[in-house]
Amino acid sequence: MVRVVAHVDMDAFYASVEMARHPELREVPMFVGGSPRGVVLSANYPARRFGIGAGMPSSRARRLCPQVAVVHPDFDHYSAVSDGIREIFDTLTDRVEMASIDEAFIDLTTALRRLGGDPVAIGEMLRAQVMDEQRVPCSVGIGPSKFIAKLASKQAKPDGLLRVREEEVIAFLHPLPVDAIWGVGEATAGRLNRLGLDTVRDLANTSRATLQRALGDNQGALLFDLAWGRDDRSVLARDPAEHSVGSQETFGQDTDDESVVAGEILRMADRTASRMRAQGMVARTVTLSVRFADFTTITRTGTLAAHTDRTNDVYAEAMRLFGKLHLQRARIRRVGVRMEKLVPKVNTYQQPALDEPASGWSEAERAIDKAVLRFGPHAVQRARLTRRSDSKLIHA
DNA sequence: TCTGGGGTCCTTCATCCG
DNA sequence: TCTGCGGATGAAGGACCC
Repeated sequence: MVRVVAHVDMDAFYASVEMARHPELREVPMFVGGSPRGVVLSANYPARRFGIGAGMPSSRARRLCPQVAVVHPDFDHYSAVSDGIREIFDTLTDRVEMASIDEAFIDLTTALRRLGGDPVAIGEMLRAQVMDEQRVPCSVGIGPSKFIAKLASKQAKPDGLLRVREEEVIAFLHPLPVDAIWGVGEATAGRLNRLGLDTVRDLANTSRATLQRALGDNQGALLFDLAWGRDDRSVLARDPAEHSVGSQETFGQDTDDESVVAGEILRMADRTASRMRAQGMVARTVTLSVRFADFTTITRTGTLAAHTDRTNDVYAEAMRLFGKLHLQRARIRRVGVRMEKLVPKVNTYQQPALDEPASGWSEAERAIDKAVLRFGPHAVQRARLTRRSDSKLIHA
């Protein structure tokens, strides 16, 4: 039986949300982002006419259009708007998978059987409802699989709808460049191009074995199937649980000062641990990442004896990993701390450490979390971090 | 031109163990 | 005791996505 899958993709989501609440930004070039060493997160269409696009360094965007309005991101608000959009989809069917904050797959197969009607009419209805209730434009792609629906929504942009029927898939797919395929980025496209494979048709006419030799068993086989429009991944009604949580931040200026780096690692460890506490998760695997001034990045991973959600444990392990690098005044651009393989705290036994009282830091950290939730991020801070509010950091 | 921050998944390599 | 093998696991890094 042929499935009918819709992919709904918000157009310039962050910028659209900002224009919805600040209508005066509609007619002027604007982008969301703007930290000095950051990049453009989302640009409205007037800004795009100046060549400004997502991923571009903010500094370059300002040079292209000096009068551009810059809005700092408000992720809590974007998340709330995304929840509102999801509620619209949920009224239609329970087969809704939010793929990210601004896009969703909806399996329309059963809804169509129940309600009758035409997929295109349902797609247009969804677009109208999203615009009506959240004042954000979106594009909809409809196809027999997630893969085709996603490609169709991309072609429908901005503010449009495209349906690709089962019998149209090959004609739709084969002229596209290889990097149109989800999962083929710059590196893989480069490798394929060097093999003389430029379009999806080229991929389809290459043997599965050849692609597997070039890209590895999994990716090679997947690309071969996708090139023939074969994709049976189902729309997952349940959002997948997070496997890791982390935080990273770029210094306002590169630094070789170890005390500055240590302070930043503490801030990242604290942010990461407090997010784990908020989610009721713990983990044992700590990953430290360090990006140097020349943009090379290294990561080091360590495993703790027991699961934890405590800032001190995360920080201590991250600093142990940093010490193992034996850096000698290397100029550092960014540091990050990540905790991997999260598990619910209720599923783990918390071994009390021998060298510390039964209560103390954990209680203190929970109290800090509560104060921060109520009074904001600067309500309570570790003494070590309050001493260095010298705006060394972009977001400090 | 000068490159963020949040993630996931995959491959490769090293190590351990039976 | 030594060696080889294969599976499991962990670490590191690359690629990708939004």
